[in-house]
Amino acid sequence: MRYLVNDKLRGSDAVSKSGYHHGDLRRTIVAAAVAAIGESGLDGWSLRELARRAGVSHAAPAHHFGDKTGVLTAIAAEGFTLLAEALEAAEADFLAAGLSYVDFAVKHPVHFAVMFQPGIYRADDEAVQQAETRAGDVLRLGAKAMAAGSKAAPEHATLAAWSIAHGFASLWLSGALRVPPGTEAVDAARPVLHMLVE
Amino acid sequence: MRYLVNDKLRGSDAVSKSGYHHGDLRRTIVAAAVAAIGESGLDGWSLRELARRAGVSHAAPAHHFGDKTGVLTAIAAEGFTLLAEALEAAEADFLAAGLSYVDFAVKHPVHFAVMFQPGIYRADDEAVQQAETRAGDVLRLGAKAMAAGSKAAPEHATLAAWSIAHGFASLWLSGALRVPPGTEAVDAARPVLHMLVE
DNA sequence: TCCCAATCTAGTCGTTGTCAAGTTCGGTTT
DNA sequence: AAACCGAACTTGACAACGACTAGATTGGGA
Repeated sequence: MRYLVNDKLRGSDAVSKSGYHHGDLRRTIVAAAVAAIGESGLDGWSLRELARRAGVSHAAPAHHFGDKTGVLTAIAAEGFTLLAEALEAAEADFLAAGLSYVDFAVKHPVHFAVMFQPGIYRADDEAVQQAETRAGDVLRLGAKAMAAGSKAAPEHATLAAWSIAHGFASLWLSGALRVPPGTEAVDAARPVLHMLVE
Repeated sequence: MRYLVNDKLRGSDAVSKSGYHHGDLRRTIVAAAVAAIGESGLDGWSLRELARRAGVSHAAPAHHFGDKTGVLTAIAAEGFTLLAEALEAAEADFLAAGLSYVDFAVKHPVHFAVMFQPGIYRADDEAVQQAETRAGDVLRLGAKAMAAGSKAAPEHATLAAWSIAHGFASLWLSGALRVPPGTEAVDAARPVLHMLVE
């Protein structure tokens, strides 16, 4: 297996020979897209810019992703997988799961923003659907634990739990909350989530 | 010169008779932008398309808004004003305010999406700031009513109320919720919000 | 009546997404 | 070992876009 980082080999004659195939373009592009979106917002990036960063031609990304939407679809799929993993680690405890949800959103704000932005990616994509239902299953499982201690309907409890965690995370990321500087999102979320479970 | 005027504006408002001066371009552009975003998503529109719809030259919108961000800023300001009005009608009742919040998001999904998307508009715009604090004040007032009946800290109650309403609205709009078809958002939200106040 | 500032047009530049067609390479078959 | 196949990537082209500039037009106030 040949790993070729273009910038490092620049200047050698081997570039023209081995530089044709990047080797790991797909992952490189996704990572670059996440970074670019993090810096400049959801539409502050271009396929050509990603290509430039990766040191490939301007049309190379389209080969792997079809179009711009394809890159966002890949990010969404990655996001739902990461979320599922985070929630699975918290097991069937609402407070822990809720904090994990917030923690995921804060640590992967770009993924989070893409995932819940309807229409900007292909929600019917196979990889997305798979990761999405996986995350959804863990979510429902976690909220069921909370509903057990309550006399409310489980589906209402699930929705309430999901809503409050999702809402807090969204508001936090949007910058709408005015909290003391230096506050960690998870610490700020704890008492808020606690209001739901009593 | 072309003489093209929107039918909507033709009847009621006073519109200039000349083809050169549109007469109400600013409002027309904002409305067209909201419609276009509703159809094709947050970046599925262009200034030139809005200009074409309004029957003016491709650079006319830039005169009123400076750039594309200016249009989004106007939408955000309008959104916060609409939200403030909706919340003010609900007065100091948490459940009613929460339902109004959800109702606003469902009825004005484009405004809602823009408002809480950090970075895509000028959050430091004067009109935005003004409308934003106005909406925020009503919100804090409504949540204070809920906190009165509880023994929790008022700021936690405010955050929890805001989070659960905002989270439900966001999830609903993102299409992530799987509810029976034909369900109204407000009806689905009622039992969920009820879980916070007991 | 005249004049000026707001409004809108016209033209241009650099950039973008996407498409079609060509090139190169690793791996597999023959 | 030689031919070759398909995937990975390049090259070139095109229409559309945002942004900018300079100029044309208009209506309201002096």
